[in-house]
Amino acid sequence: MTRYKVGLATRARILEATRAALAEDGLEGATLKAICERAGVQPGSFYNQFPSKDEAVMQVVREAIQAVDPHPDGAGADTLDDLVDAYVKFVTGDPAVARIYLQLAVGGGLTDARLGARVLRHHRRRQDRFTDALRRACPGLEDREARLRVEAMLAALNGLAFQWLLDGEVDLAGHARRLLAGATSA
Amino acid sequence: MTRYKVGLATRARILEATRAALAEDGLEGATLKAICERAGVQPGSFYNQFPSKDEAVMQVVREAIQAVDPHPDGAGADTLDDLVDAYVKFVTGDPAVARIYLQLAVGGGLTDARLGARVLRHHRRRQDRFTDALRRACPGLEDREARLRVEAMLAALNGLAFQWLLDGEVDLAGHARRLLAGATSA
DNA sequence: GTCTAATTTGAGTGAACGCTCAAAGGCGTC
DNA sequence: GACGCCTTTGAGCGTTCACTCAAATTAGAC
Repeated sequence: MTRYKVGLATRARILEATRAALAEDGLEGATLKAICERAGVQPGSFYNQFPSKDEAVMQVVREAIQAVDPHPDGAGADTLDDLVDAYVKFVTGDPAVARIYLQLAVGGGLTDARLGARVLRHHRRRQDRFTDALRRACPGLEDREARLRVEAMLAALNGLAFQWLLDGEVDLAGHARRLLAGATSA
Repeated sequence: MTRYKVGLATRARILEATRAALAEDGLEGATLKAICERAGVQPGSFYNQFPSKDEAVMQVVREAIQAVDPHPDGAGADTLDDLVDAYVKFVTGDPAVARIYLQLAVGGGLTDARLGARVLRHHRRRQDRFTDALRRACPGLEDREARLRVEAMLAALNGLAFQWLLDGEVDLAGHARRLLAGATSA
């Protein structure tokens, strides 16, 4: 099982095809047929590399989720600006994957519920990192207030991301700056 | 075509079944079979009342969308409080339909793209009404600034609604109050 | 009661889906 | 070069989906 170079190459091609299919046609358009055609591979070959279609999709989204964090492992190094900036870059830089990420969060999606849980877990962790950064920026802020502000700010960022994905007429970066200013002042 | 009482009754039963199916099983669980079983009706009967499955779903969502607005036709009567309150009530009162509403907005959904357009159009109209209400509450506010604030507030509300639907641990009403205070002051 | 047309039935269509598997082929080791 | 196992093929499986239609039934006007 995946010991030859050709196998690894095929696996990579399939993942790339999955990414492209998700990006162009969304979650519902990323059928097995579409993925296989893009990858230049037959279904049997796909299932030699992945146990199910969902597993390949999960892999792609997993990697996209990690791309949100500037320094996933470094705990407490990033400023609030860094974190917000990274999110804006994530959404604007790879809108298709961002759409999938948000789509999954809403619950419409995979047969498997595991991915939803993963998205939620990731969101919690992100919330903690934002809260830490905010408290570093405003030392006098009490914990509860910091959590509330982060909750509101992240929700607003997500909401703005949605809207930006919908019509593209929203100044995402500008709004992000205002949110940042609002959260750190007062 | 729908001239007898039985026909109208069947139509009503189908719509109610669609609503229930959407609420319990989400967009992807609301299959024709599921709807027909709930309604106690055969597929042929369904298609005597609706041209397609999507049309029935559209009807349900259309009605849900209208429920968001306290006074859909009266232009400029509601205060900002009313509007925000109505939205919070919409989400918390019928979470399943709210989830579908938001799900559709993200683009995953019906075969038909018309519904997405409808959701977007509705959102734009709602944005206008919120802006009007805000300018009435803060007469000194210039137009651009009012628009920006409303954009941010609605995005935040949507984002918070998502999160509330995900884990239910968010104080949606409390956040709504804070957003309201933030938008009208400063 | 009769007649027309709305309504209901339910088996059935074709298409799309995820996925399987036996056979054929190719990579790497010795 | 020969052998073993990884890899690829591609027809086809079973299921589910939205949807159809001829025939039977029934509501309502006269």
